[in-house]
Amino acid sequence: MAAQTQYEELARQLSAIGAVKRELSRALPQDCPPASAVVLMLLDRYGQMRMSKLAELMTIDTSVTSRHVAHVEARGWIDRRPDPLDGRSRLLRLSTRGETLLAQVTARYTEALATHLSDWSDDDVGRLNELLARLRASFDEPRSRDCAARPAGSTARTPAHT
Amino acid sequence: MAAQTQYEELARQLSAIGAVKRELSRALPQDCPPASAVVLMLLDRYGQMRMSKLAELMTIDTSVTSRHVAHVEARGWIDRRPDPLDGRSRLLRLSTRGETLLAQVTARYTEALATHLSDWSDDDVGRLNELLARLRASFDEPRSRDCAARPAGSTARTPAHT
DNA sequence: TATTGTTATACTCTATAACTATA
DNA sequence: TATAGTTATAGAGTATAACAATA
Repeated sequence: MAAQTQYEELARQLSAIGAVKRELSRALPQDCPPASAVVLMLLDRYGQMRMSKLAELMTIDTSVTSRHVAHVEARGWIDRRPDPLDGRSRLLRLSTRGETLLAQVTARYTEALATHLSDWSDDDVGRLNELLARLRASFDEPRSRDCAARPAGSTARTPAHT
Repeated sequence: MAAQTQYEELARQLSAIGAVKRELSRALPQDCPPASAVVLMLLDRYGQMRMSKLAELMTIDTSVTSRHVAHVEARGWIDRRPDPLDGRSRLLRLSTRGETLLAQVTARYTEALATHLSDWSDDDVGRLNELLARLRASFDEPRSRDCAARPAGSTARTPAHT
């Protein structure tokens, strides 16, 4: 349990981190907004998957995911195949062009980070990564009252109407 | 200098931290979007200031800042006094109602953090704060080529047309 | 002529709700 | 009836450019 002051400071740091993300996103190609880059990165890391799985990994609604996927598909960066197990669903998969773009995106991204973080030690970057991962995990767990209603692992999506 | 893999991981963590910010922002009152809360927090922490200074602290364009300030002023959370030193400018100052709201916002924010981070040690929260502050600082410094054109301390704003 | 701030316009990201198609 | 995904609509945040008022 940390002190109140530290929580306030963390809230401030989190709200200010957007500037770093904006700066980083300038390294992206013109036609590839940050969300598209994330889609490609996740399909590369976890392999082919369905919309609902992608939405869960991005922690956004399926409606939003649907638009991001449409964007990258329209540019030929991913393929959509029918899911043999479920006719309502299709499997998303990185295309060859998508792999090429992702390699370029990754290169620019890491170059930008290397430029700005040249005086960071390997250990410090690693520590930051660990703490950020843990922070995300702490917010994924259903600790608070409203989260308790949604069991862990369920998909973030618009609830069916009553 | 850190490894390429770590940079990729950091890029991933940063893109995913938005979910934490969204979850936190649900603790805010209905009429107070995150940006408004930041305005109040900064005026409380640094005292009265001008638009340009606020834009610099938020690392956003003055045009955006102008809209955030208009929002909080319309709700009586800040005052705008003429700047005795410059007729073009006005000084922004937290109002009594703004102080009251900020106290409420801070309480809810820290409560939400305390709920989710109950198993975090004081030291770990402190470490995360330090690393995030350092990350921001690393991106504020004019290291890369395009940043070099804008001297440190200059205001982020739309350049005068040519 | 330069600077401070405002407004108009456009783009990205997100959520809620209503809808289609399939299970 | 329930689930997978799409689309319509709305709201928050941001940037660029054009502008008004003052220095």
